[in-house]
Amino acid sequence: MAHITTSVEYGIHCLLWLVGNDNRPVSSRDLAELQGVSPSFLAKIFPRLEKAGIVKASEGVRGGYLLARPADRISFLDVVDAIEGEKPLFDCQEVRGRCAVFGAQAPGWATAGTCAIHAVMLQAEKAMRDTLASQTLASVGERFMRKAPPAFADDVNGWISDRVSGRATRGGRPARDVPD
Amino acid sequence: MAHITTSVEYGIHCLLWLVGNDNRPVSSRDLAELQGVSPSFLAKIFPRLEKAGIVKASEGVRGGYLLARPADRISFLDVVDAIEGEKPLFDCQEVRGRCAVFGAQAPGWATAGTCAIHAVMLQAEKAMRDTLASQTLASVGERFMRKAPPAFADDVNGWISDRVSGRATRGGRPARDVPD
DNA sequence: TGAACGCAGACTAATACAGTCGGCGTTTGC
DNA sequence: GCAAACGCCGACTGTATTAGTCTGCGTTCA
Ligand code: FES
Ligand code: FES
Repeated sequence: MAHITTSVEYGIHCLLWLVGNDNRPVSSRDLAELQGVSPSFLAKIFPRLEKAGIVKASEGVRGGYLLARPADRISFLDVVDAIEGEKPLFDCQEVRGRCAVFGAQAPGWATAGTCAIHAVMLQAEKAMRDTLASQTLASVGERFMRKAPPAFADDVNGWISDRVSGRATRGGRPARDVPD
Repeated sequence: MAHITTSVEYGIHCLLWLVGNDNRPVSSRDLAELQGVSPSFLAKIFPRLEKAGIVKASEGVRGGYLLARPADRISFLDVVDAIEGEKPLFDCQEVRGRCAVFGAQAPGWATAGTCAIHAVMLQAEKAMRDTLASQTLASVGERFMRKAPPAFADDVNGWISDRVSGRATRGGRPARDVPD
């Protein structure tokens, strides 16, 4: 896990909108437009969340994504690992074994176990991962919504419903540009 | 601070050899050969440590580097920041302000303060930095040497002394290959 | 004076990240 | 049955970063 990427920011922001949405799948395109980010890019992120068992996908028209488990059992660490893959914070090149006083072959004691320096990095990585694991979509979502006026969540839900029904029930409202 | 790089591994490994070396500057070239890494590359790392006040440089022939302060007051965090510059673990793109229900201008409450998601990332970064700050060259160097046989530190010091005097007092012993 | 130093900057190759595009299989509404 | 709205996959582009090299300059010391 090196450098938490923009994909994670997009992903978590999307997932927060899915909290509490148990029976209406939302498409990645709608989530993208809701947040003003690239639909193509978001479309690359969600399959990873699906493979990790964080969201469930339903295919076909009016398909989309739902959370696969309750929001209080989805941690930030789950999402980060799902999107970025488990890349280490630090990858050791084993320089300790190349010390010139060893000659060609380093003695066993020099390369046994984990290098003391590497150990510190692993400890730092663990501290970071523990922090991420301690935060769930539910807890952060609650904190996220506390700043917004009470009507905001309804506004967003309404926007999503408009989006879906606007396309599927009437053929109109192309929602792209090209108004004429 | 994103992804702790190879430069940091090289840098800290070098600095550990400087612990306890108070009056004999060691050149970056010697440190490079001692550890079997690229001299040119190491030569790019040390000026950063010097600018950060971690090592002191002495120029001219038989010059080199010394620790600028006691090893128990040089933390891993100091070294990482000196070498990599303070790059954030996560850089927020402020997607929260682009929500479609806001229209063109996001309301003040939406962009005030730190995004709840961003806050978690900052917290995780702080946990990592705190861990790095808690470890010093002295503590890790001690742990590092505990694995080695007692004669090892002397062997290394001898190797360095040979390196210096071999070049400067006699012109011989090129220490490269080309033995004949 | 020249070799051994530190220091700065230009340069390269490889990799990763953000973002796009086109094609394919599935489902639904008409 | 067809087309549109979905998810999913792989190939592709441009830019930034990383590891590593090379050249040149100023300083010190034998
Ligand atoms: S050998 Fe990789 S950190 Fe020490
Ligand atoms: S806007 Fe960047 S993390 Fe929420």
